[in-house]
Amino acid sequence: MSYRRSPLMEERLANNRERILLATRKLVSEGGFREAQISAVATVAGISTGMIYRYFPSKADLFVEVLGAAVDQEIKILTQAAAGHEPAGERLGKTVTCFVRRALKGPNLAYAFIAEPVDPEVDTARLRCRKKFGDVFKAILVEGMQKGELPEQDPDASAACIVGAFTEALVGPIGPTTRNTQDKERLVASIQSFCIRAVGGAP
Amino acid sequence: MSYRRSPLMEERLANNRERILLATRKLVSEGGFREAQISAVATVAGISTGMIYRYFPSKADLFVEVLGAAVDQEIKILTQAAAGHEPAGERLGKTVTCFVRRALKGPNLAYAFIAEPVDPEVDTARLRCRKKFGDVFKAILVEGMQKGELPEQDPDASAACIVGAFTEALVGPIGPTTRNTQDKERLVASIQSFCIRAVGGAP
Amino acid sequence: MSYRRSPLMEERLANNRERILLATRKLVSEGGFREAQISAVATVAGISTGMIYRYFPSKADLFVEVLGAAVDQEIKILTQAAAGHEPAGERLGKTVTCFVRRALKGPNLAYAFIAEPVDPEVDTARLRCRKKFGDVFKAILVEGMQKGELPEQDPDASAACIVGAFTEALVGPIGPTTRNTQDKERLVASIQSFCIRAVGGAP
Amino acid sequence: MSYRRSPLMEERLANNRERILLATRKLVSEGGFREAQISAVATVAGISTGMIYRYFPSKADLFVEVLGAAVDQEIKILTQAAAGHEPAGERLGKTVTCFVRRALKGPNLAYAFIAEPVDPEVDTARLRCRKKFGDVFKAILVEGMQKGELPEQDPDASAACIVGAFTEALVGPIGPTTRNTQDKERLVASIQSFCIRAVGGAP
DNA sequence: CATGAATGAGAATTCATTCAT
DNA sequence: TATGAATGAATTCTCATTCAT
Repeated sequence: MSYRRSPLMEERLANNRERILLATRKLVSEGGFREAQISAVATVAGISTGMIYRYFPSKADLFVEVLGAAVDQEIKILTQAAAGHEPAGERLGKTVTCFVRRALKGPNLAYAFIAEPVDPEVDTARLRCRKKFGDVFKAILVEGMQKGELPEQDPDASAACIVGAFTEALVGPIGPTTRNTQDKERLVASIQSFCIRAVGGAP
Repeated sequence: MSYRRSPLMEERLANNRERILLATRKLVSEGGFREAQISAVATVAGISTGMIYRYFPSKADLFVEVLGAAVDQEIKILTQAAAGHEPAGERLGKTVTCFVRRALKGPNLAYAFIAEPVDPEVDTARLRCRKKFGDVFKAILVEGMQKGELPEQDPDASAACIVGAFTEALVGPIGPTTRNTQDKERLVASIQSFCIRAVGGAP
Repeated sequence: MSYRRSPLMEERLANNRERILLATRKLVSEGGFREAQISAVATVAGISTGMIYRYFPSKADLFVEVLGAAVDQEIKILTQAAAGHEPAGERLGKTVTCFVRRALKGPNLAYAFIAEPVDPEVDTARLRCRKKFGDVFKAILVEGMQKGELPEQDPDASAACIVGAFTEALVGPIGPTTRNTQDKERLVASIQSFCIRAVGGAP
Repeated sequence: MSYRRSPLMEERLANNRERILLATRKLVSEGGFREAQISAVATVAGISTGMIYRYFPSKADLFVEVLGAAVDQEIKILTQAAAGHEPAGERLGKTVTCFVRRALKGPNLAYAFIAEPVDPEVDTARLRCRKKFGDVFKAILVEGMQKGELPEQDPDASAACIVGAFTEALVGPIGPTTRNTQDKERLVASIQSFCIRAVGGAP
């Protein structure tokens, strides 16, 4: 029994970590953080509960990481959507649409990540994530103002408002629990228009 | 021949319900619904846990009432703010400002009421509350569209977006935990502008 | 304020006691001892909970008395039914039938009194009551044996068996939850025949 | 590579369920279902309360299983006792005697299983159990009637009466709390005779 | 005397975390 | 190293009984 980790073990380790994260993500997207108990995560990941504590000091830490990873991926996609040389309004529209369409495919995950609290520690992380989302929009706004494409406005406030607007439209009372494809597209369009007008980016 | 209730008892009685509601409100505003366990509420209210069940059949019912009472009061004020014969954009601005200013005074309560879910039963109530808020704005939008003051748009979606926008701006990452008065007023103005532009109500 | 009880007060007192017993009986017959909480009894009796403790030192004592009173009344009726100069077998049949028919009219009361336990103290009383029922039958058996109408047998055991037999037939799995009049009469007849044969009282 | 369960763990595991059942059985037989609170069961079983919920979803389920297991075992033995080619009356006598003798060894358990209800769910199970007992006797009766050994009678009613008869004789007021061996045998004989006569199975 | 508000000791159940194997 | 059985603190809710008014 060697004390050096073999490459195989390394892989197993990385594997495990990944499996835990994946399992958590799956459970959260299906039933919110509430349903992602440690034992459930362990079962889905195909490992033991004790194992989870080898990779994450606590449930909160696990949640924070799952949240962060999911959001980082989303941010990456959003940032790509936000890139381009179109006028700021147009880019904003594209970016919002991108986010909303993605969220409509896995509403519960978006919900849990955006709206569902768990414990204070995770909550703090959630705020950071929302900030990150906002920053994507803030960047568009700042550039748009510089180029004179958008009227003067507080980019932080506007960015937050944008995030809030589509979040609410997604997880709020008019949310898409029972919407068909056509309705969904109409909702996407409505949110997009709202946001473009909101920042003064309409033609 | 039944002994009459002493005035003291009467007061105590009315007091109790009020005290329970107040205690819950206090705890929720400080730490969210999470911190408002029955025993904590009892302690803060200065009564026993059993007493709470004399007034509320379950914790969920208590929460729903606290939520509902706070929201109804808010809705009332908002509705008044929304009244008037100014153009729709202006009325919308007034209403948003009204809500935001009030929320900035007790941000955590707003947070819990607007953003924090607890259990399914309370969650349902929360959704209803958000819908109520939205309806205040929807009414303005519908009238504005009829009068030709606002461009065509889905009033449900726009209303939800408005609620989401200022909610996020209030309880989100740019939220007002440590803002001074000046900053607050600037935030209010930014949110207001955002919302007015968003519905096409800018001059 | 006089310290002598006025006749009126005496009556009120007796009244109260009666009302408490009646209320308890009503509640027990509707939902078993489980549903007869002190506060429910107080409500039905139209008095306060504290009042109940003026008449009964504890809930158990109240239950014991209710049980005893109901059973005594039943015993009285049974004893009358058992009287007469017919052969023992016939008298036994009459008595059993009498009890069963009465029980079929208010099955829950009989059930609660016969089968439902509450706490040890009440349980003891219940045993005493069953003994009383048994004694009615025992008397018939003893006389029947003396007259040579019935074969020799242990009258205590037979009496207990009789009580058990019809009790089970009443509250057991073939019990009368949803029986119509015809079925009920057939059940009555079956139980009667069983008991008469059991003691050797058949012609 | 998962660590194999040590034989010790295996044993402990199997042990646990058994220990819980045993502890419950013990407590029930000593003080009825009332005394078998989860914490008491845990203490007697030498485990924690949480552990119980690893094996049984709820207290009611635990009770139902304890009840069912005990009854199934009893039924098995009774069914064997009921087998044979003797006349129905004789077989009935054997069966009754078998049950009664066994019950006399652990009277309180029989009491709890047969007479004591707890909550609706368990009660339902108890009724089913009594029905099962009855069915053993019903089978004898039906066969006896077919062969002309027994007079016509409602086999359901008679079976219920038989169960009730010996139950009462066992757990009722003449019950065997303080009987010596000789008395017990006399009781057994009395019950047997009663039942045989009751169904018309006497020679 | 009469009230019924108030108490608070329990009872069932859940689940993050630990640790013997 | 990996397991998952085991723990037990925490939480909600109930109801007999008391006692200030």
